[in-house]
Amino acid sequence: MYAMGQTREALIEATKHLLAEDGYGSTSPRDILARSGAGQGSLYHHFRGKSDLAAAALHEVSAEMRTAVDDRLDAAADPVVAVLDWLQAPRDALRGCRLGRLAAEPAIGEAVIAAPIAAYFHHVQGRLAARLGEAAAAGRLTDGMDPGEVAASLVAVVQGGYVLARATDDPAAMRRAQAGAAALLRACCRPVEGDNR
Amino acid sequence: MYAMGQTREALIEATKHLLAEDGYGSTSPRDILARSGAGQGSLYHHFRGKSDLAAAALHEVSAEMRTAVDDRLDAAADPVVAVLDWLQAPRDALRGCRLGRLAAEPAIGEAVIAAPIAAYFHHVQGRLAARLGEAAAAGRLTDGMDPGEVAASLVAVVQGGYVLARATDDPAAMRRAQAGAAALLRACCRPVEGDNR
DNA sequence: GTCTATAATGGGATAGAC
DNA sequence: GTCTATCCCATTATAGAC
Repeated sequence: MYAMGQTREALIEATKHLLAEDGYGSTSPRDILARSGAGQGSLYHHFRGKSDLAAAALHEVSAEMRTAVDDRLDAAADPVVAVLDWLQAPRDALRGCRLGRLAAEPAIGEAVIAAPIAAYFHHVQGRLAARLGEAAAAGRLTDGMDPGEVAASLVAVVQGGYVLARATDDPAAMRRAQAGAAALLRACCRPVEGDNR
Repeated sequence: MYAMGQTREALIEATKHLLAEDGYGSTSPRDILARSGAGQGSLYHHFRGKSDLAAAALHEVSAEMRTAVDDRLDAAADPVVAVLDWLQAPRDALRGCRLGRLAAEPAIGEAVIAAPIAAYFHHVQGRLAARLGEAAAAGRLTDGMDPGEVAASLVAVVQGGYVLARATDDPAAMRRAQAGAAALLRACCRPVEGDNR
């Protein structure tokens, strides 16, 4: 039959949406089956259980988000512009980060769940550090600034922005955190593109 | 009413510890009763239910953490030193913030749970903004920098540091985020004589 | 491969004796 | 106020027909 893998894909797709909306602990096999339209046995035919299915879904989400980061960070030739662009991108603050929100859950202790999430954070920190390194090499960064540490702080600002927005039920909290970090970063970067010898 | 509070206090104390360790969704009334040593009916005698008890526990945690913030931010006369001191305080990164970690849970939608958490974040942002405002008034902050936005970004760095540390199972992720933010902040503040924090 | 039926466990709350 | 006993329901997973 041509429709091979149809049910499996439907299960993964439903899981991706439910994990984004409710997190891991609050997403039950029943919810997944209802949303995907699959029958009871199908989940356990295609996957070992809930965590195995969630791992498959998170693997896809992680890949999507790494691609999105690459697209944004490669869009501008100027590294400082690219980093500021990534930092200030609009984000659905009240929904939370599809991967980062799982860090608070006990399920992060399961290696199969943690792996795709950690892969994303390592990737985004590495890519930011690389572009900040370009800026540093061009003498555009204040002396003594470590690109890896600055990258970590910027990723943290975004993840913390989600936390603040959800905790105070206010999407503007994310925008304030982004704006503050952008101002700090601008203050320690030379603003002009080009040769600074 | 005399002799009041022994069992009630034990229930709240047990709940504070369990919320810090496991979050809200994974803390069950059974766990609370086992840890507190109270019998089954006591929880529902003293509280309306799980969320009511959790609210009481979070109210206490929020007050404790606001006091801790005040102590740190008032310790140094110099506002920039005080803010850097707060930012770089050692934190138990893998355990997560006792309040911030709940922001990712569905329970944050319940007003009684969200209120003490939001109160903490509003407090710490307000106190940081006040001290950064002192620095700005003294001409110690780069022009055009908004104290409220910088405060939001610093709180976000800490919350995001917890997320990164847990997601990558690496406490050093928190320290890198803190160090990066401290470097950014120092770069936009006029140097403090005799102090290298 | 997919379905219906159902088991086993634990979460959250209540009843009522003492 | 505190205890024991119990209820109802959701979660996660399995069994076995088709």
